[in-house]
Amino acid sequence: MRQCSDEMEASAHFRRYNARMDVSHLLDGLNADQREAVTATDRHLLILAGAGSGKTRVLVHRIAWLTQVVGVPPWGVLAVTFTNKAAREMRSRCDALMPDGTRGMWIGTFHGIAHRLLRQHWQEAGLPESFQILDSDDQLRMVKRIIADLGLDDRRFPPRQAAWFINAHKDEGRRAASIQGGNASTDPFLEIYRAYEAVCQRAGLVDFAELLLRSHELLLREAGLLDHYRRRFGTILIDEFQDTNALQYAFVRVLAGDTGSVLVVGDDDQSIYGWRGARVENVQHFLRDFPQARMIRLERNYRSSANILAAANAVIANNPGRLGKRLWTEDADGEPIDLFAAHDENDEARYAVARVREWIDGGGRAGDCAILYRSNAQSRAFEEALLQAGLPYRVYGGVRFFERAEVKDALAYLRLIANRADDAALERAINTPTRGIGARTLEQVRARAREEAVPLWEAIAREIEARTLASRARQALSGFVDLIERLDASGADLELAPRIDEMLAATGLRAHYANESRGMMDARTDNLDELVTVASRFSRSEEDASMNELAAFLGYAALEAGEGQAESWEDGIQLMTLHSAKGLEFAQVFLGGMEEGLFPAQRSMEEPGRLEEERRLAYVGITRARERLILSWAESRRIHGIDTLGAPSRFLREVPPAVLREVRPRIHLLRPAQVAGGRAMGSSDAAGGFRLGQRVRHAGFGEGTIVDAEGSGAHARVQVNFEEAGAKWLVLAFARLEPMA
DNA sequence: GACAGTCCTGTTTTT
DNA sequence: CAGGACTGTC
Repeated sequence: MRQCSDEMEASAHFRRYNARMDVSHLLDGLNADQREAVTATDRHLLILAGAGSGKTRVLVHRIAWLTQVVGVPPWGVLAVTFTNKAAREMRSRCDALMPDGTRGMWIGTFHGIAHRLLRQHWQEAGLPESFQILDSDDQLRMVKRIIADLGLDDRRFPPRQAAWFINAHKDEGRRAASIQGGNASTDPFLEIYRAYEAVCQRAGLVDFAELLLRSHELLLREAGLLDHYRRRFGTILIDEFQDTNALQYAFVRVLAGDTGSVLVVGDDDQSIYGWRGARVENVQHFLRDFPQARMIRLERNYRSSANILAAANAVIANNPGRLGKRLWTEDADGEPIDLFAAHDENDEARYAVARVREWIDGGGRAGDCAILYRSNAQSRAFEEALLQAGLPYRVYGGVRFFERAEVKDALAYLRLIANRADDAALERAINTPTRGIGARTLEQVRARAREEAVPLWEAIAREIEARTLASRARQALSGFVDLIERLDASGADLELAPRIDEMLAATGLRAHYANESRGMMDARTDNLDELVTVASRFSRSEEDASMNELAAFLGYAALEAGEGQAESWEDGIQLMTLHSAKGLEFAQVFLGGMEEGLFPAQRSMEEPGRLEEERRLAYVGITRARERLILSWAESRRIHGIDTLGAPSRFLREVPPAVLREVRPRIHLLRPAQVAGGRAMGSSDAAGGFRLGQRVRHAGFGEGTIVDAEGSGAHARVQVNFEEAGAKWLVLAFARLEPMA
């Protein structure tokens, strides 16, 4: 790296020369705005890229332009994405476009890059060389353990909330020590945070947020390192910038310093991760914090029909404080957007299936159809209907490969082999399969670990030494210790795959799961076998070559939860949540469950700012569709086992009637736009004490449920769906409605 | 220590 | 409804 600058200069000359001959292909097929973004000479750029506007294309071409024309060396480029999938795609598209390839370029997720920094500078970062990554599941167990150890009531201080507290603070860059105490309701959480930090440090464990927090601190603390990386990464590019949290933003600012050049690509209208710490404001702050940053809008959409874009534009226009952007296309209007009012979720699912059928009968591919929903629980009705219809489908989301219990059990042994201090792994492995080490024995070990502030592994050794335990327990513990030591020694010369294979046999894990399934074909033993296969295919990327193979594999398993494995999909209808649909597109999109309380979600209506995020989610959903979009809501739906009446989502009313076709109208959904003044009431801001979904009694019409509302004050009206009399609009001031329990 | 039965509580997800 | 946590029995 010492000769960096010489090489830089030489390659710059070479490339400039080269550029004159052959750069035209870098701009081929780009529109004026895209070209502008690719070739801009401004130091900092904010590309406001609407859905379907070709942002990845711009990003990749920009990288190629910089390296091939401007003369930026590949190793001077740092490109950051949010998901592994996006990182892979970016790398492969860069490789395809650039003859010299991407050697030396860092392309990865924030977490992947932070991980790499920490592996390379573990000493300066204050970590053991063998530090391991704690996934959210491990983290939760750990927090649970700590709450118990601290003697706190886990009903008053739920582990999930504690974990959330810790992560939220880390995402904002705050350590337990830097948080102001003195608040009776949060002090216990602070105490948990503090204890958690101590335990993690002792065990050499780093959670996801910690990867970033520590790398950030590392750069701030080690001036030499920071200087080195600033010199190296003169060009930083960040995708999905609207999803960055405070810490990630700080990280970028530090790394860029006063000399780096930063390009961010994002869409404030597609920010849907505020609930986990993402800050849309970063987009605005970027313009403020990076001097003379220039904003370029990509508004031309290459994906959807004009009608679909009209719907998307109209819905998102209801959000205040946007940077502003209006998608347009030269394509035809296309079909109208269909709106279906279902009786219940099964009716909705049957209709979705009918539309998929129709698509396939018309010569379309099942894989071009997606069914999207707000929450995972909604997938069931669709799955049942698809199953019944005999149509192939695939559900995204759910437990991924490296998160499966049996796989995590196996990984726990590997982690322990790599790092004896890994308490989280030890807790998991020690009695799976059961080997006579029960709760009492374990509690004693934990107590010693706590008192003497040592990892559990060390506490076990001392406990055996002290001879305070029953001999049976002592024997069991020694057996476990020997097992791990033996595996470590015997595996040292083995390749990764046979090593794991041996471990599965020696620990009894494979037998345990095989036995459990009683000879029946079992996915769990298959997964254990699959783990061996994955390991045999695993090869360290060139940057990780210096790393211990086992450590590299464990890092891979923690950061890459394993969606990549299951990519062996046939042609099938794609079922997924709106969140996981971001970044994808489909010819036909069915968006179900558009009811108040479900979408927008109940809890989102109670917190300020969240409703806007739900609307962005609707925007994301709508803009996934290329040709055909079907929206639907159900009058009644089983939620948590009970039938619940629903009202059509407010987002449906925001779609311009001109592009909408009601394929099965129910009660007046579409009303003239003059409702503008009268907001539909949320659940909390009840007009006159009435809420959507509430049961009421009317002297003349009998009993019913409030399904809609508009206006306020003396003009407030509600729509009630009466059992006998059907749907009626009533003016609250006159109707004398009686609320029911 | 293992298992069966009961209670309880429910967004969204990547790393 | 359904998965997880918890309790009680062998």
